[in-house]
Amino acid sequence: MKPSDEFYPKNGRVILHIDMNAFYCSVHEALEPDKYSGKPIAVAGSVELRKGIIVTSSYTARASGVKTGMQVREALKVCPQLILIQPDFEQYRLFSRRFMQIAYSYSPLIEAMSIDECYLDITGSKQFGAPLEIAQMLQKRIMIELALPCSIGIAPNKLLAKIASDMKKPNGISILRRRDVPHLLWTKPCVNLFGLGQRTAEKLSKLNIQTIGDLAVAEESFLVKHFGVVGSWLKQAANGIDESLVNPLQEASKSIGHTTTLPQNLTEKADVERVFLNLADQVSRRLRKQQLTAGTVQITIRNPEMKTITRSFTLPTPTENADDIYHQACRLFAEHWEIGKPVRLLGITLQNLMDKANSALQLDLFNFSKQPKKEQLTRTMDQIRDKYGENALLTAGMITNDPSALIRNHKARGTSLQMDHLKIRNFDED
DNA sequence: TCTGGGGTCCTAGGACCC
DNA sequence: TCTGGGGTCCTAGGACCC
Repeated sequence: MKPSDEFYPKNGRVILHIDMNAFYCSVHEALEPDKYSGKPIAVAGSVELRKGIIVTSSYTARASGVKTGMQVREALKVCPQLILIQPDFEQYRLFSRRFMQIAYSYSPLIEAMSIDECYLDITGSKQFGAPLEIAQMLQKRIMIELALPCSIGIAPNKLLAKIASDMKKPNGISILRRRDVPHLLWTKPCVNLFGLGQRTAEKLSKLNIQTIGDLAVAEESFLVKHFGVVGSWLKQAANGIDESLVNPLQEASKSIGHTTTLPQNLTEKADVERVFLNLADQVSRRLRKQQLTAGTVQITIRNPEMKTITRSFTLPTPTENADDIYHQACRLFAEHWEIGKPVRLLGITLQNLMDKANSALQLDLFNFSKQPKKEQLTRTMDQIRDKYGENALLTAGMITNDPSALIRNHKARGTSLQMDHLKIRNFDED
């Protein structure tokens, strides 16, 4: 028996939750330390005032009162020296894969939760040391190899690990046991429980349940009566119980979408269609990078009053083609939006995604005469853009000042990672 | 001064088929 | 003429998360 064995439970599991701190900002600091390190920086939806919302900010900026969700204008008021940065999702996805690859070297039971966090089941990782030692090694390696800070939670299940990683930021490591739940969690308001949002918290409040402790001792039948199956989950969660397993099977993305808030409200059909052309181009390119086809095209329209609707159409045969997507988007818009009604935001989301190999047969059957040539052209164009950047080739309609065109302004970077064992399909770097 | 952009999961009604 | 229940797909919206 190794000395570290005593730190592992005889029954049950040991779960880590790794949470990257101020991830987007940290990536920019890692890429350009001279420019950004230690400075008050923030990634904003856009530096334009209209879209200006703080997506995330560095800890230096937070110390001055900058908060996520704040308007850029307001943020500049509390922190005039704030440096604003446009988001670069390509880089974020790349760094995401890198830190998960480091985590993977300690256990194959890894589940990517989002771009900046993952769960790691280390129940079977005794050979690397005690859980706390593994967490320390991970944190150190991610800092040395990627220059990124992270917080790690150690717990017997995913729910508690997630809560634990949030307890000490940045660069903290926290252990949360079931027996710590009453004194650490029960005094907090319900909305602090992961998975329980504002709406549910309001409903609970009306039922006289204010804290996680109230929820923990509430009658299950009472909760089920008001919340259905969610009711049982709520009580369990409040008691720190979570049986869900770390699921390393990486499923393909279920949807790929882009939305953009326009610099001004649009009323002209031609303007709207130009935005759709750019969005269709972006979204279809990501689709092809992941070797997928889309069965459903959905558009999102938001009016100036912030009321948002979605309209979708399922295609007779799946597509990977920007043209098809563009035409469906325009058609849906024409069918469901009155001409002249102002539009604040537009989006295209592809759903019903399928492996290209699986849908190839269908495509061939329906389009055998026309398809190959078109596909060849698209493939050639994709290759040129992989090599020379997104702007190397644009069709005439895309040359515009629309912000949707700005989405594409990041040059393709020639980095490829060896991720033979860890296939995180959500991230489409290669 | 209003309120970004990327997602997932769930629900619910209607169409359609058996 | 009226009758049933089950299953799946499509569509739209909403809650929630980062």
